[in-house]
Amino acid sequence: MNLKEKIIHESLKLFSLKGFLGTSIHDILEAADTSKGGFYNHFSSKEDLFFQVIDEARKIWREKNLKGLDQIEKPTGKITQLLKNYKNRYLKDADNFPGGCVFITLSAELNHQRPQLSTELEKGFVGLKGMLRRLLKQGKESGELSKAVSTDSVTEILFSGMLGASLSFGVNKSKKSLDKSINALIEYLEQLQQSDQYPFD
Amino acid sequence: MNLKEKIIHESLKLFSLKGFLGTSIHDILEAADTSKGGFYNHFSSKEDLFFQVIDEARKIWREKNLKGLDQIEKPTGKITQLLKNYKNRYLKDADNFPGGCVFITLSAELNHQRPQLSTELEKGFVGLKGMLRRLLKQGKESGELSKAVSTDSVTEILFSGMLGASLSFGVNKSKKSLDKSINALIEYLEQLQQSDQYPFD
DNA sequence: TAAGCGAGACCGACCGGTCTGTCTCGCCCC
DNA sequence: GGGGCGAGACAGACCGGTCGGTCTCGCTTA
Repeated sequence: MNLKEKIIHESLKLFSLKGFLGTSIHDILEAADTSKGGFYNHFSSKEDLFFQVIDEARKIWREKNLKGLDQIEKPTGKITQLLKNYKNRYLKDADNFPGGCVFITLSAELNHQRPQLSTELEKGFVGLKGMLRRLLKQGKESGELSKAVSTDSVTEILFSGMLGASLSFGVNKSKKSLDKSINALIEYLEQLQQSDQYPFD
Repeated sequence: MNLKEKIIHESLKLFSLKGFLGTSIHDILEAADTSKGGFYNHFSSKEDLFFQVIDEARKIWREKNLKGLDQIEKPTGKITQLLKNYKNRYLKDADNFPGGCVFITLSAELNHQRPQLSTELEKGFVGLKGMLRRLLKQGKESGELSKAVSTDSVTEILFSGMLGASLSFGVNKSKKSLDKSINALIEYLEQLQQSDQYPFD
């Protein structure tokens, strides 16, 4: 791993722990064992680094969360697998994200401080929500889910459940509690498949 | 409102927008229209201010979220009312929290940077989760909820759903989306009351 | 006149960013 | 093949600005 990759990797960890503004260039130099010269030789500014770190974080997110999904046929099965990946392979991935989901940390920090950076982060959330909604819609079309199930409502429960579980995990650091949160969402999704009398609309 | 109260009130707004570390003393002085002398005459440090701001935020949280709950008998009714209050009276309360729930903003920011401050924040989350669990337990005892319903699972869904909805609201600023999130939780809770065949355990 | 509140100059530490200097290569010409 | 040169990588002193916090002093009010 060359210096540039090392800086991005170490920054990713630091950002997940302390946020963007909370991480100083000095912190990064120390973690990557380099100097100002080494840093600014590869990045034009701290913001430049931000965007490259986010790119890398997205790659890791997909790698961790989407693993095995293409081998599953049923849309609801894909969602269940996504939730399991999210819990076991992503949130517990202390190597890359010792401070939990970096998108959530950064989003909470930058929302009202750096609109431009925040906008970049929002894209990912929109994407995740869209994926959930799409899969649920497919689940309805294929008959796994009752037509009476409200795609929007379930999307919201799953999406905010995922965000909340990560946030909650960051606060209490309890893997048991994280397991319970995500398992509850999986059970909730299973309920929707077994029963037809849900009056959601 | 005297200067001290004004500083606390303005800090509360700023903290909800930009976090604790992201808000400078200068920002606070400007918002409260005072000077260093005026500030340090009432607070011994920025951390001292933090604890007093959190105290005030807790008062407002209770005032907004618990309103009317003591006039409701059914435990599940209390939870529904809490969710409605949370959505309409608390999260949309831009006067006090223009940046959304201040506890979530601060918690995400301070988790891995100021453990002492973070611990103070965690108390509130533990309290909310405990309240939800207690009400669900009472709901089971009074027969509103089936004994087959898992208190822990439902607690997790409601709790992380509340956190996630707030976080999501912070990101997309959409009241419609917020309404959907919380309404989905309310509907979910209603389902648990109407049906007995939930195999949660 | 005494007390306390608030204004703002000031302090050292630290911020992101610049700039110069050094060291190590690969390449070219003799 | 050996000597010289230039480009790129990295080190770290340094810059102006901002941070949280201190201190002095004048004004207000009783």
